[in-house]
Amino acid sequence: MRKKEGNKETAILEAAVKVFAEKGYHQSKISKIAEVAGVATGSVYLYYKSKEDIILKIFDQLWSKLSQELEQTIQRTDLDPVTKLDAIIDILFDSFTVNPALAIVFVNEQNQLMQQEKGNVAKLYKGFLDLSEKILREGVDKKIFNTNIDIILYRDFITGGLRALLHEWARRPEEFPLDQIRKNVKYIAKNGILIHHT
Amino acid sequence: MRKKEGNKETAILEAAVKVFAEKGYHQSKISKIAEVAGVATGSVYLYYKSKEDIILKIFDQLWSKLSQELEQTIQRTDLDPVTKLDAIIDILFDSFTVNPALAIVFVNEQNQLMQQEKGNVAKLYKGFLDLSEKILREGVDKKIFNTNIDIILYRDFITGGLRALLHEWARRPEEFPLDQIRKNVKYIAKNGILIHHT
Amino acid sequence: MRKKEGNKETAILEAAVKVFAEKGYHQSKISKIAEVAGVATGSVYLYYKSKEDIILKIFDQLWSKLSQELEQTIQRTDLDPVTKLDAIIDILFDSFTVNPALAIVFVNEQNQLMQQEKGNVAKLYKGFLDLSEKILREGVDKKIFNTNIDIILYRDFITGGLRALLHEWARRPEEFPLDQIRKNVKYIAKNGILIHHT
Amino acid sequence: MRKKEGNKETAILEAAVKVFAEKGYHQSKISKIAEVAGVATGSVYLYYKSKEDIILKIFDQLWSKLSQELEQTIQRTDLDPVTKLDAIIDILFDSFTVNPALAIVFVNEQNQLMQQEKGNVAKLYKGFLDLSEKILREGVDKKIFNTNIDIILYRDFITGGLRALLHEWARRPEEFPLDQIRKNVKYIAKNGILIHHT
DNA sequence: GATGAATGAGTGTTCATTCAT
DNA sequence: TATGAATGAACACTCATTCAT
Repeated sequence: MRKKEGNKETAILEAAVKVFAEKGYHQSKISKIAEVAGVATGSVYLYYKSKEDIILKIFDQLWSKLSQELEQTIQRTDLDPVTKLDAIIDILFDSFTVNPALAIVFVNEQNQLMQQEKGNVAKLYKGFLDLSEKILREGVDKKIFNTNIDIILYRDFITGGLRALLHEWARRPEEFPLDQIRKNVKYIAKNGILIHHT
Repeated sequence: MRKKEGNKETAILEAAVKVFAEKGYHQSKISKIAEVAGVATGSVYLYYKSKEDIILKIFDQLWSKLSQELEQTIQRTDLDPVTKLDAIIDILFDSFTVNPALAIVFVNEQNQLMQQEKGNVAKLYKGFLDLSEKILREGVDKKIFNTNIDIILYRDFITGGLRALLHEWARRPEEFPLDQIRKNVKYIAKNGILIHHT
Repeated sequence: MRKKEGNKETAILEAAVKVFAEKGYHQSKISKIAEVAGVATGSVYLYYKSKEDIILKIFDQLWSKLSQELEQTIQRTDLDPVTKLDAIIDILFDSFTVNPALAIVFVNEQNQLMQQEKGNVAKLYKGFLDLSEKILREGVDKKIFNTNIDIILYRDFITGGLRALLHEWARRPEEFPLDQIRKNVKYIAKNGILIHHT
Repeated sequence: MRKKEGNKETAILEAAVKVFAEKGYHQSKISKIAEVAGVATGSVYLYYKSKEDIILKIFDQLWSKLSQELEQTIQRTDLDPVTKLDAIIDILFDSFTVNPALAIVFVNEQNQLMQQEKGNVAKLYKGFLDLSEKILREGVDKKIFNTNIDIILYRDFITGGLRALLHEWARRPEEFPLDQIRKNVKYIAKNGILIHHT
């Protein structure tokens, strides 16, 4: 928020995303992040208390933002579950389109952070998944979504699939037009691979 | 005593999978791997030339084995594409069921290794995906699979979804009965979430 | 604070000379050099990129300085070859007198470094020897030095002899008064052991 | 002495000389010495109790042999001091001619071993030098050698000069014909560089 | 706040030495 | 004796973090 300081704080976070995306968290040096951010090494520690703190803030910010957006979608009464399902996908795609490096960091580092139970990553991510679950639950209740499918599993499955595609796209954006990916994902998530004769 | 007992070589690899699964590759110490394997630190270097070499061998072995199994499935003429699609899923599930830690390592480290272009990981994994593609292509040709879906994208999507579920399962096997996951995945991959009225 | 105080850089180099002189290059630990220099272990790597880099810099500095001094002597037209020959000896003695430890390092490590063709040691040393050769050549041309003697061999012989004496002196300065050594060397180099009746 | 075992013991020592000459003592691995000697790594320890023991034995053997030869020369009453001085030089040259690698090891490692006071190297070498001194002393007494020259210094000087030339020769035998070196050394040691008009 | 030189704990890797066979 | 796999102590080097300026 504050202009002057906020600039450096943000610059460091953005630099970190870039560096983490390229080298991976553990291979990234604080000095490199500082260099990319255009600040001195020591300055990083004015805004973040450790290297880990940086990546946790990245994920904090990511999932807070996505959860908030998803929340808004859920509350809309004018949309049916199918459209809301599409919306989840759109929220993720839109978010990472703006910042492909963030997609890479997400894909590469999230698991470990959750597994090591660092910071709030697991909790925040769970929050997002829970929101997704609500939408799915709503669809099931309205007999639009298949009751045979375990909603938790479906939710994780779709998120995992998305993650893989986002990663591919983020690494080679030119080979995988995002709109095509998005369209396909929406279709697959709903219909699977089989041809359904109605 | 004799080199080809292979006990120690294998013990180290298995220990590494466990340690990598628990701590992540970068946080894992060679001395810890040695300890778990029941050998001295230096002995690790009798069989592997570096820490990286260990993880690369893990992935080499993994994808070679899976590719080989998939190959056999593809060549069977008595199976239709749908059954073969199920087979891919089974192959992955069976493999990781035997060794949940391996699933975790796979999920956590594969991306980075591929991205940093270490060893043959990318090539071997591509080999596996290419085989999967064959099955999908066959289904498309036989008008069983939906032509609107981009096969490459579908393939990556499903693999990503599987990966996510395997990871969840590997971390908390008791909460996610593998058979239920397997059944759901097979269903979702084919039909998506929607109810299809035939 | 400022990089160019150079205090630390120099302190490390001087500490290294001391430690190398006492233990020999390979037995010397970076941590010991740091300790003697009064800095932290890691600080050594702020100024030198490796242990080898340190010893190479020592030799770089040594031969550059000596060559420069010798060059000045050669260019003097007021000195005859015999005096210039004495000057070579003086230059070496003066140099090592200031820093006996340096003499020891020189004697103990130079051969190996040259043989393994590390850095510029061989080149720089050759530069020094070439300058010495010029003086000898001048003496031969002026019929003052003996034509029967191969100049290259003489040059190497004298340098080797000097080296040995410097080493002895550096280890036990009190037993070998430097002035006596110097006087003897000058005499031997010119007249050998025999009594020449003129 | 014993044939079978003696072979291996000697093979190891000879291999060590070669390896030490090429890599330097500290960079030489026992496993490499064993390989060159054609024995197993562990076998080295059947004959030598440590790496250091090997190099000490090399020097033991070297100086014992040279001292013995020199002793015989000294005792000859039919030779004048000048001829005996030549003999010292011949003994050294002959010895290293047979085994140039030994010359390199001598030049590169002797100082350090003496300085660190390992084994008997210093004592044995001193024995050799003392014998040389006797010859010089004899020359002085007979008014053939110059009384102005400190014998100890002369002795060290000549030995150092020899060492340097032997090293050069051992590294590039083709460039420095040994006989020419030998002739020059003998001349320089006696007459120095100056032309003496008699 | 901002800097970047300084710190020193941490770890992959080597290799002399041992020892079961 | 002979082997060579196994050992584990040792050390160069890295880099997150601190702190004097």
